[in-house]
Amino acid sequence: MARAATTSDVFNAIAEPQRRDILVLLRAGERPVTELARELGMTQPGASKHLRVLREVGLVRDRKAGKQRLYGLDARGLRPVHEWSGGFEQFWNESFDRLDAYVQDLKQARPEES
Amino acid sequence: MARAATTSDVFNAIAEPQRRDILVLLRAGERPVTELARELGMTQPGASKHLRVLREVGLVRDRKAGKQRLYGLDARGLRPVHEWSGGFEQFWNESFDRLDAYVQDLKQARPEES
DNA sequence: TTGACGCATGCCGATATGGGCATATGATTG
DNA sequence: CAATCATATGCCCATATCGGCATGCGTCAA
Repeated sequence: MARAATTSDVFNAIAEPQRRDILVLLRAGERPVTELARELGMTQPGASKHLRVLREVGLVRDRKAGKQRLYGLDARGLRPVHEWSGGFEQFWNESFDRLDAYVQDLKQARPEES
Repeated sequence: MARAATTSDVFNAIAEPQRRDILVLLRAGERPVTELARELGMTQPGASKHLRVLREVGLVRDRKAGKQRLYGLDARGLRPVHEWSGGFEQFWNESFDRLDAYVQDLKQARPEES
């Protein structure tokens, strides 16, 4: 083995900053590839490749519109991400205190305690 | 160029399934490396490497405890992930017959198809 | 000090990524 | 049909990843 799958996993698809940018941009509405590439400062083949990944994991949909191909957002796949990260919500509010507690314990370092 | 940075980005850190598993496991409390490896069915060096990535992006903290090294969760870094994905919440709740929220906004027309 | 234990690191191999570039494929128009 | 525009693909390169393995380093016990 070498590397885990990438193209079949939403978490991996959004690990790439440019792909996240694409998704954000698509919130404003459908766009043809060329326009996306232009607005994000990437080449057309580059945009197409990222869009392919996003399409394969179901985060975008495309439809033909004459000569063009319009890409649109399908954010449903992001829901698992939101829910997974939400599962840690209680922790990022407590993290400070808990870690502080650890540190306290450490600094005081009482073998008999804890 | 070849590949974007990975070790400096939380999105990339959690793109790896095993690392997500580690984080989930750590919600139950601190653990030494060996135990994590055992519970997740990975080798000790494998666990250490994943933990290193998680540590570098700040998702876990470690503290020495005698011969052992206990890893603990620091979920604060997951908050941006939650917020970013939350920015799409309205999209996965809306009807997806209409690809274009932009159009919806401009002319409050009802979609043609369902 | 020596030995045992716990963990981190280094090295290798296989792989797949992202970017650049050229070109193939598709669709529209004349 | 030919020419043209829009997009997708193929290919190559440089690189970073993950996994396995062996070993280094630090800590504790005897």
